[in-house]
Amino acid sequence: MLDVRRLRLLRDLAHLGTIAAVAEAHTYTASAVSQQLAALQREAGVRLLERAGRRVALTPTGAALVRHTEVVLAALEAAEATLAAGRDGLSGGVRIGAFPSAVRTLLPAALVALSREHPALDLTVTELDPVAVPAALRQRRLDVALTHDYDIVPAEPDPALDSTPLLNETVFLAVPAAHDPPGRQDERTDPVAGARDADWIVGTPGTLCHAVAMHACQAAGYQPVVRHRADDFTALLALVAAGQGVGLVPELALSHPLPPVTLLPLALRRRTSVAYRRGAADHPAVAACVAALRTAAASITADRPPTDPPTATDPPNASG
Amino acid sequence: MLDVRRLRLLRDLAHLGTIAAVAEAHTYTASAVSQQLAALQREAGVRLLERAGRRVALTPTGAALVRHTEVVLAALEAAEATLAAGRDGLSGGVRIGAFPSAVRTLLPAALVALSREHPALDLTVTELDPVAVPAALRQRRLDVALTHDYDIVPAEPDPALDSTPLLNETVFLAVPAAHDPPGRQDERTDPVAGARDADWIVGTPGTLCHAVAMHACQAAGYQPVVRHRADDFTALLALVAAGQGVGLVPELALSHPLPPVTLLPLALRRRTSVAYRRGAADHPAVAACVAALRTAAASITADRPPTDPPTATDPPNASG
DNA sequence: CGAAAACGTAAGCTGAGCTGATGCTTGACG
DNA sequence: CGTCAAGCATCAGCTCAGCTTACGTTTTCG
Repeated sequence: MLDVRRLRLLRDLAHLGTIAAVAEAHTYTASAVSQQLAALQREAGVRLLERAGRRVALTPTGAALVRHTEVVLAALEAAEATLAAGRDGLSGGVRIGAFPSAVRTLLPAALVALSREHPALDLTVTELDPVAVPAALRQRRLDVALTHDYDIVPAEPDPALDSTPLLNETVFLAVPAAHDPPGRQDERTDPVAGARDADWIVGTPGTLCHAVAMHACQAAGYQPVVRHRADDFTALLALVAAGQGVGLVPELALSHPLPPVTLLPLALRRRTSVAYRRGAADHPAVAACVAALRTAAASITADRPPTDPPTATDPPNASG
Repeated sequence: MLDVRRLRLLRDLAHLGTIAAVAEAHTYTASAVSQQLAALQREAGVRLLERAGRRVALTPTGAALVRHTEVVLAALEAAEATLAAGRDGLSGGVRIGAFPSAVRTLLPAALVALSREHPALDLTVTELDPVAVPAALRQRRLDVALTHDYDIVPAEPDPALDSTPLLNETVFLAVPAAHDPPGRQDERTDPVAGARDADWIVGTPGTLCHAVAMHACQAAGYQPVVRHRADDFTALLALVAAGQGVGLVPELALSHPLPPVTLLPLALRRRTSVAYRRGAADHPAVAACVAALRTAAASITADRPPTDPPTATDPPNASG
């Protein structure tokens, strides 16, 4: 019978790439991980790892073993979910991760509803970028995470994770209000293409916001001139209003006293969803979080009827 | 993270009923099992067991946990199957269980083919009754097992096991050849009903053969008079030929120099199949065994064309 | 070409988990 | 209704799996 603890190390190695990183994630020493993986390999009777430079890579058999491990771990997660359901009330800690704009918009209402209906729940919110969500969930540093992806930067399906969709928003190109749409104004089909010569305000490298801005420009056939870096959309809007450049803003991030900017709707859409470990969907605490977030998302979309579906000819909240 | 070793103990407790039996199956002391289950319960935070008399019973939550455990174990089995597939050649030990008549009929050809094609395989055959097959597979005392069930005694689906069908045979009521069908001869619809007043030759209690004979008579509305007990069908046929009574005989068990008996085909059918642990279907050794048994079964049915489908008016091999 | 990163091996220590002993409760049986 | 065996839980004690620490080797990068 294979040892699940060792399989978990192998699974994490597949994602983290080095034994040292696996050790850090498990608060072990690298030596311990190396020994355990060696034991797993010995027990398996097949080569699972091989050195690749100064790191180790999985053999095809090792990768296949990881795929099976995902199933095992999902089943164990589901087992723990039923245990949690067997316990009397909804209690214990739930670590929620969310991207910054969700912490401001979606999350507060959901948190209020959750702590009202389940006062025994210990909710802990951590702000983190969507790119960090999968690893955080897998390494059990989070239980539930708000995340999103874009058409042009789709999240690759992760066998270890599951999710339910929450929102599907329009993304706008924010440009200074005083000006007309920058660049060639006849390019109405794609405002991003028209912003070829504009200065850009994007997120810091490594975040999803940064990646999507880069991809959008790349799809329009150019490399953007990055003038400013701002991860906070309110800050970004303020910079745009100050004439410092243009940037991408999702609908949810539009602050209510909107600075004087013009919002050009793009074909690009942002899909927000709640993610959790596969098998945890039946965990009562996770289910409660998902339900609360769904109602919060529903009330948000109800508050802003004209924005969904987007009316390209009449951008909402656009002020002159 | 739940400990799979402990979950396995709980799963086995669900089937074996007592901690002592689980301990014996794992070659532990009862104390060790008790401690591990207590630890599992502590870790789970829910009552999983409760004393019922001088034994322990699972709570509903405990039973739910067992169901999840089956999934976990099946995934681990599948993982080991891919490891075995990753190893160079087909090698290692394969413990095959089979009911007695299969050992004589189906198995030899399959064994010959297997050891010819995969000489590195260490085949070990154990004779055992189908009722013992599920426990033997679960407790890993066997890897593959030939088993069967009947329409009137269907094998309940076991979440821990999987199987592929091999044969579907007619069951006959064997009666002495000299006599006409015993009892009221007008009851052509059901020979078993006509054998109400006959002496019966059945298997020893606890075997599936015994159970199916009892069920068949019960379905015909009576309790059979059991004169002799014989598990071996050749012995049973000899007894019938000697006029000692009647008995049920499946098609596969008909010895080739058939004693002078009359065989009355019944509506009852016996379904033979190969069983293995769920998840092990992709294990190369298991797959090879299944394939060999399938071809053996196919050649047997090809050898006896008139018997499948059965011709009720002209019982095969019936001699006067 | 030194230095850091990454992995593996050897030695030593600690706790999880086993055995064995003991006591309690339950059910069967005369 | 007393006796006995079956079955489970708890306690004490011991052993080894598995961790850390230390060190050596290989690779990559500045």
